[in-house]
Amino acid sequence: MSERVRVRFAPSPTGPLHIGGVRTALYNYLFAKQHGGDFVLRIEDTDSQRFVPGAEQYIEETFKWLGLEYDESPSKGGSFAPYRQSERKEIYEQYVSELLDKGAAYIAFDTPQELEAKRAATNNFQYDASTRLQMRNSLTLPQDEVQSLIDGGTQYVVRIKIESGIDIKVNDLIRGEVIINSSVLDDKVVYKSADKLPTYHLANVVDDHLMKITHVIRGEEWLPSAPLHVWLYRSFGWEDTMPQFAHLPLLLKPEGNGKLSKRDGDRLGFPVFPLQWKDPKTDEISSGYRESGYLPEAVINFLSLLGWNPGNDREIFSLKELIDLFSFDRASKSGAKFDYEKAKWFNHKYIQATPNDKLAEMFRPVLAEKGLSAAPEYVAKVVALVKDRVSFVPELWQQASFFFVAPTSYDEKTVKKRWTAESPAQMGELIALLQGMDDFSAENQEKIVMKWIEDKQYHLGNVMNVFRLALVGEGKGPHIFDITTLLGKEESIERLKNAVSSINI
RNA sequence: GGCCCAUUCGUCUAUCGGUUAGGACGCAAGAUUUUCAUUCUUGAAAGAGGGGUUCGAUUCCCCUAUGGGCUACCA
Repeated sequence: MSERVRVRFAPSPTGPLHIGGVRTALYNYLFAKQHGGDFVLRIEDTDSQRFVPGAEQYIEETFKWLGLEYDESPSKGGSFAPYRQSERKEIYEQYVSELLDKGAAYIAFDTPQELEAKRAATNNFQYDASTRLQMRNSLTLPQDEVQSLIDGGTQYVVRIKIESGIDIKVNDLIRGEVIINSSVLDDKVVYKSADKLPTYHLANVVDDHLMKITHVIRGEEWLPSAPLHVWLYRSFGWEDTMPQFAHLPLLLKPEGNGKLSKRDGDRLGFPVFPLQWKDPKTDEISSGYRESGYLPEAVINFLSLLGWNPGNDREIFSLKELIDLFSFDRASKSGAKFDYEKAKWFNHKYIQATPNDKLAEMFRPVLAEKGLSAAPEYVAKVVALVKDRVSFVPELWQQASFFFVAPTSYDEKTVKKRWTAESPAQMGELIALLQGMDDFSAENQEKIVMKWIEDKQYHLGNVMNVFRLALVGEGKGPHIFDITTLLGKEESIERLKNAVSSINI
């Protein structure tokens, strides 16, 4: 096997990309890059009814954010262009004719209403070898009548003609050999009258063949139609160059049953979309991983482990490492429930590993939103002090706001717990102590303040917590002298004075 | 209903016939700390049920149950 590996991700632009789709794309990417192959984006817009404007741009933006670059795509082009199925109409028409000429497909005139009535009347009605001769199609109607119907503008579809009683083998890289008897398959529509476009099945097979796709890596929901696809390859005589299949297990809801869906995210309070999405019809906004403060590397890392594992206890991997390690041998067969807590943990890990200056850069827009700005060096120092307490960039604000804005109120519980009758006097002494310091380094402050507390026999915890209350406004935060050092002497003293004058008990 | 796929701690998973069934998230307890976190240590927590095959099954086979997917002129 020396042919070049080529894979494709083929979403349909019917809305925002689902996080499960992102994982499918990721596995495609990993596999392609591991083999030095091509990663192709193809837009499957053969359903004109469900087309949603903006969805295609959303898809491209998602992969740009994640850093998963396509070798060929609608925007980038490539030697197999066009990559939008709606622009490949003529190609499909040609192959539909081929199927018809070969007798591998036939024209059917049954209207959707007729079929619906048939399904309602007969339980388990299926358009197949056992029923097709009772229907209105080119198999049952005289040839001249078929022709006059077509000439007269009667709407028709093209159906694939599946012979019954043949075992169809689908060789799956994850599940092994799946055998299905053709008798359970129906004569699927391959060409629709409604929009004069092929269905997914036909377009998919034709494009994969024409684009020299070697591996079809997609979600498990496609497994039942894989035999149909094999049948189509066979009908075209392409079976010897048919791609290999790998059907990925589905991503399930974190609780209860079913496949993870759009609704779950908003209900359970986490994103199911990579990027924020605004529905063009309803203006409804769905949250995205990017806007929630996720780092693309973290998203890639946790998605990679939902359905695959390296075979050891390691969990943190760079994209480069994933490319080296990925293998279908280690892909799991069963669906994975989506664990949002674990996703958060991954992001936490990645935040910790991000250099302070880079994190500061990401935090500055959050500050700007509050109408604040600060020197990058200052923000980097602040970030260094609080980053181990957050899982997301926007959370940095909750942990570090007091570095940018002096407290205007004081947490009631902490006041009650820590502020005593002696506090104003003690803080007064502390102010004088700080004022007298020439060396305002954290080390020096600590040395002097500790000595003062010891000399006066004050209660360490109490004094320090009142100090903290004055600086932060509540009973939490990093090491006191790291705060004062960053805030500076003037500001620290100012905050102490403010606290003394505004806290009354 | 029919067809297909799956089934190890609450969740993600390791184990490719012999293990005290391992790790991670989450949870609980403890340690560290002037606070809150972080961090560290420890703990609780699993082979769906029933038949086989085998000296021996979580592991291989069958049945049942359960979960999931598909069953459109949607992808």
